[in-house]
Amino acid sequence: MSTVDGNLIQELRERGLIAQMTGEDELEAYLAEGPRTLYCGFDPTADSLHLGHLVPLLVLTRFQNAGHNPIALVGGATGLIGDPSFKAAERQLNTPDIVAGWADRIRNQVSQFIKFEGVDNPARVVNNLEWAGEMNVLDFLRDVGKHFSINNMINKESVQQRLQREGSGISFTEFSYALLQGMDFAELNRRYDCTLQVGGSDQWGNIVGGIDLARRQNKAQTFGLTVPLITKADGTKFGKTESGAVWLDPQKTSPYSFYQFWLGTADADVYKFLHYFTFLSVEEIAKIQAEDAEAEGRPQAQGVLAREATRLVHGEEGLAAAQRITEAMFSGSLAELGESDLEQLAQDGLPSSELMTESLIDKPLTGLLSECGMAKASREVKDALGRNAVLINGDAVSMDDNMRTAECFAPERALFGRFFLVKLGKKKNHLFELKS
RNA sequence: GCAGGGGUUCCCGAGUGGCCAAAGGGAUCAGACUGUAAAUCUGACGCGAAAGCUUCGGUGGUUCGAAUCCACCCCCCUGCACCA
Repeated sequence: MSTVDGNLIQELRERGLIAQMTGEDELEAYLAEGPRTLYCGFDPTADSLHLGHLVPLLVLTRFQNAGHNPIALVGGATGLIGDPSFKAAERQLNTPDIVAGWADRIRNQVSQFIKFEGVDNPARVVNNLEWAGEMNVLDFLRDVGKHFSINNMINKESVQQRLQREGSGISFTEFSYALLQGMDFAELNRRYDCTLQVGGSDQWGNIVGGIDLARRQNKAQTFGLTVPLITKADGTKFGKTESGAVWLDPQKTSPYSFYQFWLGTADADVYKFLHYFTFLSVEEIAKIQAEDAEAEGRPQAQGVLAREATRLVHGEEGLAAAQRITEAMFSGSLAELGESDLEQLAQDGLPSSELMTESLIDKPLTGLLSECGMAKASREVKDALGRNAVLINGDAVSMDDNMRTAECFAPERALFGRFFLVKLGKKKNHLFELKS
């Protein structure tokens, strides 16, 4: 079967998902003709992908849904080198075994978002170490290097700040990154007739390099498309929380935190993000926006976004867990939580820790609560205590209780004899379980 | 190498002998108001429950007393030179 959705590019445009593309109309017509093969690369620079990777990843999914064949490339080779694009300083190299370990995990993550069977246009995952790892230097210099012009590379905006900046510079290693990525495209073009590369807008230079190489080596015409860098209306960096990046790995960012992250989206950004991070149609999103504009008070958009995005990344179960905790923490009363509910909360991703009864003696609350990660410094706990902003099982404690930790966490005051739910401020919750 | 400028608490940035744990702004956290929003206002913001303790590139020194003065060292920036 070879039917494709000819409106794909038009839809991506409407969603604001296209930053740049080669041959505008030409590419659109080319994609409308039939199934094409495209790829997007993900370098293993950490043991998990984060929110910034999600947009291009979902674009891959969108292409597959429209009938095309996506390839997710894991950069086992490029990850060993480090992409200098728009980076201020040279990066620290990671050891080959670390990168290989990360590459495995990223391969798994990426695989969640594309379908490998049960469809006419199955996806593929490849690792560029397969071909780059075997290449020898002389072949590289003769077959690849010869096609790249130093003059052009130096003029690229993506490396300019590194070249101009005094005291930073760029090593030959990172400078060569673009050639490796170019090789990937040319190789995938030969192997799988891959003719389109998508990526973040910072990848434009590298993508164009690949297009050139594919033309010179394979006499093939290929295309490139980039998605915009995600920005927030207030100018702060997207995808960060107090505790750092929002990861896709549930071990690193729990579905609950993930869900909460989206719930906190600013009104000014939420409709844009619905276009980027969900598969709701443009019309559905417009309808939500219209309803929100109509209604007084709290918009529904954040809730929809949180629900859709969490389901995409963590599945129905992850979403259910996140909602369970949210419900318990922000609307339900503690009395409604059963013993098994409390047990479940920790498993569902609510931050939790164990308490040793003996260790509470002479331990100030400030110390305990900052050590368990509820606050960055005990100073913050102190401030909260002074404002009745710390609740233990629903009861406020104050600075006077600071040195009475053992009493506050006495077994007879625990829920079901062992649980304490501590709330600090409006948003931070932590579950303690007594162990003796 | 020479000359000049500089390194202050998360960031920017004041501070040139005591009144300095160090102005101001940003970021962050909490409170009020709210929609678990934004804006605004309030408070906190080196560590510590407190007593108190530890900071101003490093090491020594002068002094009753140093972020502030002196010596040496390290690093960054800007010119010039050297090397091409």
